[in-house]
Amino acid sequence: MSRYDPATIEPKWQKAWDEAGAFAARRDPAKPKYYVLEMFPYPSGRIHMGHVRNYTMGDVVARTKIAQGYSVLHPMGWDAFGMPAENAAMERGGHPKEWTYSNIADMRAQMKPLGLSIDWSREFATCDPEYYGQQQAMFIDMMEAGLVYRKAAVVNWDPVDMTVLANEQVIDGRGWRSGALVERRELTQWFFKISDYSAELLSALDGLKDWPEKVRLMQANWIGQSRGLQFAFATRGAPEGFDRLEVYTTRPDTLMGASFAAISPDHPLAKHLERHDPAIAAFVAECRRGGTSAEALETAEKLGMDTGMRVAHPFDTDWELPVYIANFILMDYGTGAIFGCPAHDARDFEFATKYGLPIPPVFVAEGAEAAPLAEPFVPMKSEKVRYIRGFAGAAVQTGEEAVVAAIAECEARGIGRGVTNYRLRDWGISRQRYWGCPIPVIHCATCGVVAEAKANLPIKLPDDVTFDIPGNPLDRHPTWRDCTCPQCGAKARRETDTMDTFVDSSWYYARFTSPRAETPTVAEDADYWMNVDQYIGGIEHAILHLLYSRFFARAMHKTGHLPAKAIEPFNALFTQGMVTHEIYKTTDEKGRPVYHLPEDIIRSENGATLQDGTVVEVIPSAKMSKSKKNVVDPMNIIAAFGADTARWFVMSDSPPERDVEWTASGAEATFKHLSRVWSLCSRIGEMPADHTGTGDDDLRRATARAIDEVTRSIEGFAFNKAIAALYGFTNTLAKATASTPVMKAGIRTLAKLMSPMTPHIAESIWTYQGGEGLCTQAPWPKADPALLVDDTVTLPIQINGKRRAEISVPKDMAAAEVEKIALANEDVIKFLAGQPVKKIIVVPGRIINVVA
RNA sequence: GCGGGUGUGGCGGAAUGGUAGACGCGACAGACUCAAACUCUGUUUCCGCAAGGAGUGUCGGUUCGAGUCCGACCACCCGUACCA
Repeated sequence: MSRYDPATIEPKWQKAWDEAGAFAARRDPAKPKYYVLEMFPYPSGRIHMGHVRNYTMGDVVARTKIAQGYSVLHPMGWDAFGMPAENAAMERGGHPKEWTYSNIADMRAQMKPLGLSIDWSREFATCDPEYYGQQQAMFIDMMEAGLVYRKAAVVNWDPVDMTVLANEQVIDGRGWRSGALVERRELTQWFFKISDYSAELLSALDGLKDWPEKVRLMQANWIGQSRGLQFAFATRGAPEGFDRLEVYTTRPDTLMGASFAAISPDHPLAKHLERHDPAIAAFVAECRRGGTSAEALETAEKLGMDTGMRVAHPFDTDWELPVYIANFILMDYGTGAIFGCPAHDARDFEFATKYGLPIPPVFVAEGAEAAPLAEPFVPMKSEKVRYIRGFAGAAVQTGEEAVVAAIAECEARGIGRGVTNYRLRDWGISRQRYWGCPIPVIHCATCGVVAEAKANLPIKLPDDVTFDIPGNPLDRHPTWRDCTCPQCGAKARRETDTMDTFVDSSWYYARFTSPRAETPTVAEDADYWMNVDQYIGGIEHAILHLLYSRFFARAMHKTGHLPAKAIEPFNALFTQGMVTHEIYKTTDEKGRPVYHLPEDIIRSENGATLQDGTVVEVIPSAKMSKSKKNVVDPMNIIAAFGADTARWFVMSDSPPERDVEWTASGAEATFKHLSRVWSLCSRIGEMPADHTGTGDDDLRRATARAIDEVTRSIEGFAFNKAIAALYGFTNTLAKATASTPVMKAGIRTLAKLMSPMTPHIAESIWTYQGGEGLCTQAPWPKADPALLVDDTVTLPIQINGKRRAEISVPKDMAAAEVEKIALANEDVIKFLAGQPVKKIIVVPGRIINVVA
């Protein structure tokens, strides 16, 4: 066996797997199925170490499951629609389609050398008409099922680029690309009724046992369930049609502390007043200026304007409260109107103080006396307080109890009703963009908004578009918009909005089960392969992508595209950490930071310097980014050390859910280790077949222990521990002097156990050691349970909790016998120094503790 | 502010309530070499010549026994934010 040369063996084995069809997913009723999926990539054109880590994790799972006899589905595709392709077209010319498909080709070419166990025959991109056409078909089904609607919504509008911007594209109130002042504009947009499922998406989280607790919590917070009271104030001096003002509160127990009512600037009442009162119009316009982003809202001062209207307190019609329009009231939560209780709400307190409104306390801390408040008193709802202006339940009770009592009391008095509200809003999917899935809808002068006929799908994006002028190319295309109404046959116009790219990624997992079908899914395939048994991806998708996918699976079930069991499409979720790297920084003469590439740095005991000796500041463990120059290109690593080294290293150093720091020394060490395994294989291969040695049983035991540890670690997603166990076993094997058959069995087992992480070298070793067929297709080894238990055990002896000695005894020796031996031990006698033994604890097979 | 998480050698990290520091990196010593690199062998938590002592962010508690369980605090990280 020659030198370890990954450049030779890796392509060879990849070809062999290909020819054997080793990773083609087949429906096999005789086998249990296993569907492992990593979040598919955006085709940026280059893979990075994060991809390597993500896909290696999935690959380890897939390869292990293949070996364990499962029929495995492990597909790959491309999340190919979206802004970067259009940006590239605007900046460099060309067409988004060409840019995207050429990036896909580049990235596929970079991924294949990793030797992943992917069924490439199922590959697709979301920008393939065959894919988005099926998405359009489902959109039409969802329209019919009442899950899609249109409404006017406020958006960030860039008047120069003539496009809608996401919140994160608005920087300091200006468009990120154009720099133009962003306007809040109302556009009619398409929405999915995800809010129909708020309660279910929340309660079903409890069933997702194999999801990280953190993700479930983030989703629960995002859905944001609250229980409160909705009731109507009677208004005084209000315009016609506004004789009632509906408000929502989660603290109805503070109703006696109300000092004002406030409505959102977008409330229908505010819009009405705006039309008749220039001062109010000016104020409302002021509120609408500025971005809708979180930062903009956070720093904004609380502003209000008295409308002059009054509302009557529901308990006392003589008690009137002023009605303000206030900039901090959100229209799309609750009713867009509130009552303010400044004593017990920080926002209301700030507002009341500013506008000189009364601040009557409703409750005080248990044992405290009522006193004027210098700051709002907002205890935890679970805390007991004494009500001084309560109206329901006991005087001393928790906020929670008081809220329940107050809702019951109000309902009994006929004032409002208990209501469960959700923070989750409907999913706005309209994008005024070219490079997305066209919304398959037609605007007809007679019939209104109608769905396109399914026979006309896919509605393909036109190729003859340019990006040299702002706005949506679909809007200004000379003919694309022209069509006929599917209902009346009259001339009509196409919808020019395209779908949010989150729609594309909300069902790709289902499409992988029958990627070439003429319908979105095929029942037998979906039934066999769904659900995804293990989903792997970044924590950044904890909320939106995963929530949308959960909703979409339900919508697909409702419209007959997925079985009921698939409404929660991901049985288990794993969120992996990032790959990080040190940053090397110096500063120029003006004090600006200058970053340096890792290959330009010389490390020594005293730190890091450049070639010319300039001292470099080392910033540890930062996310890889081009601007910080701390990116390690997987292609360079593969060229230098091979894919197996890259794969092994990203799995070895940290638990997979945590960030892993890429280090050059670690990568080199991995390569050295694999080379050592290679030469160990050579050495064992050259042993004479009849060589007898010593320690056969010990090596058999070590082999069994390695199987056990590696298997359990992989199944528990503790890949770093699996690798630690493999290091340990390699060292044992290298030092062993057992007879040839046991050594050979050892190295073959090592190859099989390494194969999920380092499949190429594993194949070479397997073949060289006479393994049957491909290592990849060989069954996973099983540890003989008898070999996992030792006949004798070493027991540490503690005296008063401190370890003082150890003894070796037969595994199943009686406790009384062990006690005797322990007390006779000379170290024990020495440390006891004659003290009487009060108690002795023997934990069989574990430890002995002598209490003196 | 609110919610969640994490704190273990020089570093990444192991430890069903039972020998703290597995495994890897780095460092040190030795072998090989004219020499260096590679490779191999060994050492490596800290203090101490040793015997021994201390030790898992801090302080307290439960326990025969705590990195692990409980309480308080400190630090850092992540998410989220006018949601009435």
